[in-house]
Amino acid sequence: MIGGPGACRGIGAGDRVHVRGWIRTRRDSKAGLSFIQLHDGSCFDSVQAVVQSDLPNYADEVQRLTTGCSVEITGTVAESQGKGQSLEIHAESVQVVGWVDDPETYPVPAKRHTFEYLREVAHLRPRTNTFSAVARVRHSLSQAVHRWFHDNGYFWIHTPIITGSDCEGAGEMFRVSALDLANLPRTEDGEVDFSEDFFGRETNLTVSGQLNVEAYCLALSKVYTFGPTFRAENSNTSRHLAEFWMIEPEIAFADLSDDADLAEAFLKGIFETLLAERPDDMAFFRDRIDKGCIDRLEHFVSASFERMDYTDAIAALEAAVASGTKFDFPVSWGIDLQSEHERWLTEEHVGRPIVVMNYPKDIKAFYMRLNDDERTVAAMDVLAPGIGEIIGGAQREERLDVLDRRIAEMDLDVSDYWWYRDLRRYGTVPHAGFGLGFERTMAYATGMANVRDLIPFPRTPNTATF
RNA sequence: UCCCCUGUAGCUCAAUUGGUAGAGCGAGCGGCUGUUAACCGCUAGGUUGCUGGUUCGAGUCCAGCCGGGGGAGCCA
Repeated sequence: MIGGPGACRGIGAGDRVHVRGWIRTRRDSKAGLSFIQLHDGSCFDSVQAVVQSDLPNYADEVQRLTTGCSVEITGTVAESQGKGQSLEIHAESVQVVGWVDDPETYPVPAKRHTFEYLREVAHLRPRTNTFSAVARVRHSLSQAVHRWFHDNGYFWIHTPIITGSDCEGAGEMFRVSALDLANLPRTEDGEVDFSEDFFGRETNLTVSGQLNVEAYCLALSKVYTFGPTFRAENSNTSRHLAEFWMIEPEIAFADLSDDADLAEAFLKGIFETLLAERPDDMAFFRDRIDKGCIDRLEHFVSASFERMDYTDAIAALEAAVASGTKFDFPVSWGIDLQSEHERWLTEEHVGRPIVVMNYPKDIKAFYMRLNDDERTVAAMDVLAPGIGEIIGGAQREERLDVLDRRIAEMDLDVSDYWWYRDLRRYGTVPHAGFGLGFERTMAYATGMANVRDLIPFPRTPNTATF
């Protein structure tokens, strides 16, 4: 049975098995037997072992087993007399591998816990059925990401984790330094002298692999990155982490419409795989976390995305205001959409994911391609009910003169972007890509409400215990 | 960073207007002829986050600090 998904397939009554795992519960019958519920994480279900009192260590050890103890059990598979499982193991030996040293204070006994509490015992929460299901879904979805890209001709590019600071556009960054903080080298005008630092310059943890992956896109045509990303923003919400995983594909000879097509095909592909590969875990999320999660995904893979121009989205919002919908923030062309606006569009207005395209240039990044109207850029956001923005993407500005103009307009230093500009000087082509937050995608798939419960060891402001 | 909520047994929560801190689960012990997060009985378990204040009296009211959560902004 041990050995991964499907390992218990083909096992039937009469087979001898050897199982190893952790006790979830023990139930005694003084008729002279105990029932042990054992899980090893290989799938959602645990297995029941029936232990007779004539085992030599029954009184001394078996009856002292509590939730969390690790054991090895050898026995024979048999049809179960009880309800709740078709097969069970009749134990011939139960060997205790590790005791729980104080059952009274074992942090995760077999009972309901709040997710907030379990975050404080993040090293033990994978033993609960919720967090082992999250871990398996995370694995399957990760594998599905790589498989989908591979099957569609994309190459996985490992973009750097440590980046030169001045090539990034977005967000607060975590500094990477080997300098002695108690004895910082200074320049003549008193600034920290980073030329003395390990890399001879300021460096930070990456906030996006996009600029780097564009370079590989303009050589390999279809590429993506999938790795950790870091933002030192003091964001305290259920949708933000200081360390999260991001998927960033980039396609050459492509425009914004191709980009939206890619986002749609990709999301449908990985959700189809998830539904096919993790039915047991998804059934758990449906039954215990979010009734609609499976229906939502099934609908998602069969329906087309709603696509809407920013300008039309604003018109729809203005019409809603005119007919009585109340928003805290006023709506007019040129604003960045607020969370409440995005939520209304995806939850109320269309009731499913929506791609909003062609935003005003003044609220978007310098690298996004300027549209012919000179007022908007070829940017898109994919909004999903319940979590808001899960994808932000754009067609990139491939024209060097326009790119330079945009860099100047935004008061950026053109010399910082010398290699990025080279990509426009040497065989430039239209290209596009997007960033997809992996934990937000998981939140959408499982119905789990907080991204802190979708990554094994979440990093948030003031929290990096594990 | 701002706004709101919150902190009581290992965990989840009660505690009337400010008047003797309680229950369920978990744990220990006992009972129960195959149980399903079993069931029945008994027992143990508390500096009510911390510091100060008001009061005859504070879990309850006030102030500050610390922790947790939700929302906003930023974004993915």
